[in-house]
Amino acid sequence: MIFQILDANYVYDPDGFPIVQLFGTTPSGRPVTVQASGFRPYFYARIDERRIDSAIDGIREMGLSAEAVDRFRPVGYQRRPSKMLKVVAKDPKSVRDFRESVLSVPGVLEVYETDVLFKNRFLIDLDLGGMRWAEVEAGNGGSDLETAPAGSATIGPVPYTSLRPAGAGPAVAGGAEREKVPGAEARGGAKAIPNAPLRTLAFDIECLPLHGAMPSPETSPVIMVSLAFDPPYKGREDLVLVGRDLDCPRGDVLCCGGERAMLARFVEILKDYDPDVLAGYNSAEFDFPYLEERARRLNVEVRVGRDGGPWRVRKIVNQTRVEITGRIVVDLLPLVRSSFSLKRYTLRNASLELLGVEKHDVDPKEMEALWTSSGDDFARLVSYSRRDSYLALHLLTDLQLLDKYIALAQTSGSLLQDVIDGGQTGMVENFLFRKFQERGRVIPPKPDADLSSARAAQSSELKGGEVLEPKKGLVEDVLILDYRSLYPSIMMAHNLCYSTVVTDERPPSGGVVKPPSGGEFVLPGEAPGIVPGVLSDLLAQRTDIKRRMKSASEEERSILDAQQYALKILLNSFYGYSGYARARLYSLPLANAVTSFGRTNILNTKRMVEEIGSVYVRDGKALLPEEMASASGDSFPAVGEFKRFDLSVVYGDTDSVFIRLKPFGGSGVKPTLEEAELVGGKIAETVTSRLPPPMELVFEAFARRGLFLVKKRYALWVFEKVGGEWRDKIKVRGMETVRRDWCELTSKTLNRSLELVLMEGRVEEAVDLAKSVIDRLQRLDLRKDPEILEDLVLTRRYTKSTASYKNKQPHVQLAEKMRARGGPVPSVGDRVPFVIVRGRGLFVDRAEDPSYALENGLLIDTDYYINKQILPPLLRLLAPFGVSKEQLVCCPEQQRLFDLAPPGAAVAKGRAPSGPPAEGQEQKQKSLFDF
DNA sequence: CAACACGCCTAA
DNA sequence: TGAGTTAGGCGTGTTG
Repeated sequence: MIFQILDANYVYDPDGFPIVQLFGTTPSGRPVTVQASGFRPYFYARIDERRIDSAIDGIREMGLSAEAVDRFRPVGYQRRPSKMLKVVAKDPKSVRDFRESVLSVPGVLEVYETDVLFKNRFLIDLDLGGMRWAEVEAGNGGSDLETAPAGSATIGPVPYTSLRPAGAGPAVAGGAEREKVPGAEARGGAKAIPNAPLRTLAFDIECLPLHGAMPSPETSPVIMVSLAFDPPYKGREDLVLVGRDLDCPRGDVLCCGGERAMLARFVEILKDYDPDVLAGYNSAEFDFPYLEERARRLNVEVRVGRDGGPWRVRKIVNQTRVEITGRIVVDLLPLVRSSFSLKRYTLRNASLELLGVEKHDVDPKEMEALWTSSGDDFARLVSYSRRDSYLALHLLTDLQLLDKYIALAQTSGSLLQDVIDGGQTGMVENFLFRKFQERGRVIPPKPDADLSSARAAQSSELKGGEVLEPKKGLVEDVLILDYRSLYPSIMMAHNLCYSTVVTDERPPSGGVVKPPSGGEFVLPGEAPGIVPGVLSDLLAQRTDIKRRMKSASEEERSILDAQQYALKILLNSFYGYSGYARARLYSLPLANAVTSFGRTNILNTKRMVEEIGSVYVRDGKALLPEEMASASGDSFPAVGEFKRFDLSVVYGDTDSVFIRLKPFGGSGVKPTLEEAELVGGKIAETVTSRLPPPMELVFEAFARRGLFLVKKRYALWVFEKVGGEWRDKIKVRGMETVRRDWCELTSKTLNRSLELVLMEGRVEEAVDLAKSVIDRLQRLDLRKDPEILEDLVLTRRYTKSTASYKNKQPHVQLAEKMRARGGPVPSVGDRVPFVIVRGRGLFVDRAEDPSYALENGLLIDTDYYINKQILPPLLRLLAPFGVSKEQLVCCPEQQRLFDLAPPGAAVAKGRAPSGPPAEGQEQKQKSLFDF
């Protein structure tokens, strides 16, 4: 029988030995639990070779078994393995304690792999992994499972040796000996098995706020639970559970009489529907903790796990984690946060931006009245509640948010829940555990707090990428080239790895690579690195998947796309991991070697391009100067038979170069798109041929015009070939249009101006646009023009508790104001929207809640918006064309005076003259004389 | 007024 | 946020 692994844990047999439970799904989507016995927890101890016997005796006296093995230490090139003991325990929970006692045994030098969760140890050692397929030889009940009556089935306990990997997803990692034949077919011809269908339940709760305040689980009941199902549950796509008695006219509204009965019903439906995935929006921070507390108070059992256990809500520092054995718990809020750059992450805004669906809303103050009402009013409350679980479900399914996490789980071997909740570290480590094991290398435990902070202090010595100074201003005809997976390809090209870095042993031949950062790495002939090998596997798989995507159906393509994305993420994670202070495998020499090669490479690339100097295009072919010369012999072709473009690098960042093509001579003709592509391809090919494989420079796009402001800030009118056709668009990097701490009015105005300047070359129209926007602001009257408020909203992330801020920040000041008013307060991690209102004092003190400002008739500080939001970005764009501030702010005399006055001047007029003017004002006053 | 620290967000 | 990395611009407010 085969099944796809969803989750894992362990229980104990009557003798106190662990039994691993794998929770999975059969190909048809039926849940199954497989129990495996006989697998034991273990770890490694490196020992002084002269004291092996006494050390073994000492360890055996603790009731552990110990066996001498040869293993390589984690970091550093070693010619021979070290003597180690594999120490086997009975109870996984005892390993932590035995680690200390074993360390105190004379002769024991160091311990390894002492903190590997037992479920992970099991999966790693059996070459199984999250969302991968496994096969179990099940004597009874296994083969006829698919035809057995409904409900889940349990198999076993079977000996753990009767479990093995089944099939091979294209992204499932292969072993070391398959490097010769890259791609999916390489895995012993194993066929990829499509993912089993997942049953998904999304839910949302409504609580009764007291007089419009935030509900608290100590006092406010849960009044509704809405549920959305995919696939439908008993023919229904959604249900709303109601915690009061009412004649419920509709079948999809279940009136439960009271809160307790409603919660019990929720638990019943959960068990009955038996979802693989349980989702909500902000459910980890709100719904689950709330339900947990209400259930505790009302004495409702929440045993919804596939092992019969309860859900577990664990508060971690600033975060809550929810676990249900055998199921995947998904809080969509952090997923949406990490996948999309939005100004706000409320369910309302996320649904609008990502699904294009409006959310129904009920004013918290109205809730109580609606709750006790009936008829249409009550129906409104029900439909509001229903909508929220619907939106959560559709964010998950329509955006296929889970697909890439599934692919990441399959590729890395981590359980899906760990991929969703954790970061790159867990995946990289899970992956490395497997690869190091194949090569007989052990992995250290996680560094303790002291070691981590020592490393963190040290890691300021890690230098990053090189950014070239841009040639500022407008440039025409720019080629964009970049290196494909630069850091991974550097690691492969130079055999950079934990296992190749020279620490204390040197290779017999003495052959080493010396990176610009110093240090030495042995050549692949001596010892091919583990990480370079892994990267090479992953790269080959990605190339293969991208090839297969071209001929795949729509449905297949989205799965393949998730897989190639997962491979890309993983490929790029190894470098970051090596420089991460809390990594098990931290190596500053390794991380520094990678970036130092990167820096010299981009500088080299610039030099190479400029040494090439120019490229010719003749008869539909691009030629280097020497090719042109040799092709034409003594008689250089006549002008008109070829085009020549002179090359200069105008910008570059880490792995990219921007090359200007200057048509040769006064009568030089601009390149066509096709010619630009030819030239770009020629340069890429030429540079690549001079670099060690698999380093590869590729032609990415061509820009007819570009505007480079400063490092990391530029805009281009790019042309890209999509399926044989040229598509053009404006590509903006780093400028205010892509920054969320600027208002929409700025983004819109700047965006349109960029289009006018870059696509149409119409600077005057951009000037007119800016003038009209400024004029509109000067005449601003919120009562007549309330829609503009939305465009004036700035947002900033409230990153830490107020007390930890050393300086005042507008959004933090606002959060405090809101707290004092007793309304809803932004919490740490939220993006806080605000507008700047007119008044006395510092900018940071004049941030206001947009709706509060509107309701209370506060005046917008138009001077701030003109002088700080519109003018600076627009002038940065237009100044290179000789546009000055005065040209943008030209208006009736009266308003001009007003404009040039400092922010708050209107108030200053009415202020007591005795007060000393603020510093900023004094400066502005002085600058008035300049005009 | 220049130099600086802080905070935020983005590029890669 | 129980954590992939560094480079870099810019606004705000303070300091010398």
